[in-house]
Amino acid sequence: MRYRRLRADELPVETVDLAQALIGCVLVRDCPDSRSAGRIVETEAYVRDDPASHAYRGPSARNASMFLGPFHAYVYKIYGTSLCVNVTSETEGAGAAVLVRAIEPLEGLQIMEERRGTTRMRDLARGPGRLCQALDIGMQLDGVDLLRDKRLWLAVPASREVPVRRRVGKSVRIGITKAADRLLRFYERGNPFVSGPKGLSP
DNA sequence: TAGGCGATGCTCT
DNA sequence: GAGCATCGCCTAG
Repeated sequence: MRYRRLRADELPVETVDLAQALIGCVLVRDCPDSRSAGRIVETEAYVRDDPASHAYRGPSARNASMFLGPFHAYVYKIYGTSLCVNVTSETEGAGAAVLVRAIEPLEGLQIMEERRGTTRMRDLARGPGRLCQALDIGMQLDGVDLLRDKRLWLAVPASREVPVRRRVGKSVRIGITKAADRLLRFYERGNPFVSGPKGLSP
């Protein structure tokens, strides 16, 4: 399958708009010998002045890349074992980002199965930690420009001019305790590759 | 199949 | 020393 890089003028910089616009876009991971890619089906917005956001208390060694300009990767380790990947938003210094929570595998299924240690399609990249493992996203990709980098980049299928807007549902965010009532999670309705409890993704 | 819970190690107080 | 933007295993039904 062929993909076309997204351009900055095709994506909104405002965090909530970006979280919704990324649904249906493709995340491509190129390694020397392989390509793996999937459609983004679930995101969460971490906005400015958001108590649940890693940027809430200001810049630190861990969250530094969250303060880069828009469309950079913020990769961090959580619970000691899992990695998560975000797309930064707003402007340089704002400290806002969109967490990519799940993708629908499109290409490189075999290498994703090897990285994940399962052949169960639905479990390959459902959840932020799983998708990082499936795409071999590590800390070396923290801070890369997702519109220009050769290893990890945002795309649309080459046959399409503009990302197709899918039916996007919204809910509270998963796994947080602060600002837990805000409807800042977005997902493609009815898609089986969306993570989280069923009640949150009707 | 759905829900509960322990592992796990880093970050920040 | 507490608190995680999670995962996979185990159990119950």
